[in-house]
Amino acid sequence: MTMHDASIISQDCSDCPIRHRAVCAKCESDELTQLEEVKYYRSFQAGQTIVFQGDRMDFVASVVSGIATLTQTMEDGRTQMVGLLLPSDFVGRPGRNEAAYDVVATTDIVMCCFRKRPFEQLMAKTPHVGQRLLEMTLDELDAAREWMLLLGRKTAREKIASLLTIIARRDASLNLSGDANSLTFNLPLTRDAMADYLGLTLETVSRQVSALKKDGVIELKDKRTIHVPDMQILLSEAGDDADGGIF
Amino acid sequence: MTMHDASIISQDCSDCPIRHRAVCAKCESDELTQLEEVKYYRSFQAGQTIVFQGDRMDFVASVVSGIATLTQTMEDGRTQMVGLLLPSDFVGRPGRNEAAYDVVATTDIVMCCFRKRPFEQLMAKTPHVGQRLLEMTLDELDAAREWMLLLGRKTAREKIASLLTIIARRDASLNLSGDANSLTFNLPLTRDAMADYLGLTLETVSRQVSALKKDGVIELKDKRTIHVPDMQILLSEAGDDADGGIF
DNA sequence: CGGGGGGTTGATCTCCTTCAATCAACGTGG
DNA sequence: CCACGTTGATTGAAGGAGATCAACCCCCCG
Repeated sequence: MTMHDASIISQDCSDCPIRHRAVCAKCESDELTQLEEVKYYRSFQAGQTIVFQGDRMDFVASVVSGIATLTQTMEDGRTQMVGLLLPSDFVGRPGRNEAAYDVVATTDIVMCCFRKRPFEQLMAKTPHVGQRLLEMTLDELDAAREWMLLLGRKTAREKIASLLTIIARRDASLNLSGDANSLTFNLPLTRDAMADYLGLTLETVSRQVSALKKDGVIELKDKRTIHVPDMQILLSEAGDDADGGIF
Repeated sequence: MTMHDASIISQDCSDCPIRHRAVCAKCESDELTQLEEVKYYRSFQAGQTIVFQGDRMDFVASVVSGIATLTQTMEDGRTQMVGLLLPSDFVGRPGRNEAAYDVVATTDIVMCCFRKRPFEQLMAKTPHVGQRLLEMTLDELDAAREWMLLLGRKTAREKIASLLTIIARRDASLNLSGDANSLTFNLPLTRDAMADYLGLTLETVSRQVSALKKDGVIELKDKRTIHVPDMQILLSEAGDDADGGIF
């Protein structure tokens, strides 16, 4: 795998932007010290494949900044995105040597990598890494199951609305904009990547985005910047308006 | 929730059929003793709903025998099965109070339940339950992601073939029949449940099963007993013929 | 005998895919 | 600076896979 010169950033864990959310979130200072000894940073450019399905993996990693995707591919070329990796998300599986999915950088990305053997040994000896990883994995399992409902039962329009909801919700939880019911956010995916995620073709994605625009559910500043005038309407379009609190 | 008289079976963990695969698999004797103190058995009949989405859950559990399903429902009634629970599989999430999915018994089923609070405390104090649960959750996450590929990208025929492959594979790993390439197994799901799992309608399921039969890929002894003359053919119909060893 | 659950099959419809043309934005080299 | 290719996106027309609506079968059980 060629990698366009991974810039090696030296950084102290205590300054790390994902310190409180990543796999190391529950670590105490001695555990953190041990992690620090086996960690190194790698950077990738947007579009680069970080890991190929079937590759040998000698590390696990956390996303520090940027976005990546997990994708599965069939022999005839059909692909399905099975995960979206945001900052603090974890890549790789302790106890496994081969990558199960393609990992592709959607934006420029920085990863905090840990050599696999020492990481596994740390997990066996001290509890907090494993505990945190269990929490994160359970969350991912919930997300995967929600996505199964989307893939199996939702219409194209509902799929688009659901995806926008998820991105919007994540964005809102960071930016905490004053206006609770309308918001604007950046869509970090191409039409093709959206199709890959939603189990659709890119043409259908384009059509449904246009339809939502025509119906006033969303507005497009440019093709990647989306304004939602009324979040409740988008939520009801998504089909799953559990509507519990903050969206 | 009414429960048709859960027969209370008293059983020693050392005799348990799932002792080596369930969440307790890695426990040492002292941990097992603690688990044994907070465990109790419950039985359910085929068709019974064990837990309703949104219900308060004061226990977690392992499936001892029988089969159950995890199902998500949209307000308008559309449903999607998001998990199949087989013996040794785990139900519930430590740290969560509300059930995220409907849990429905497909066959008569026996569950080994643990009161949630003590179970969580045991997880916090000793490592082996958490470690095993992490392994199992990672496996489930992989399965969920494989299912996302199926739901998003496979044709109806491939979906059916994939489901049969999974059931057949599981059956073969238990029964270890002599003939490596042909086998017969019982299909524990109704057409409706299959549709629910595969993101199809029951009519489409029925048609595709008939088509596979007409094409000689499978034979039906009765409507729930399936004979596969050549497993390789079924695998290629499923689309994902990684074909690594034992199917 | 009636009735209901599970299953199959047929006819029709429709939503999404497929194939294709077009466009805008952007960079690159002549 | 313009011609050209590329990449991402939109839109149209046609076709098809699966959904929907409906009839009917089989078998068990009360």
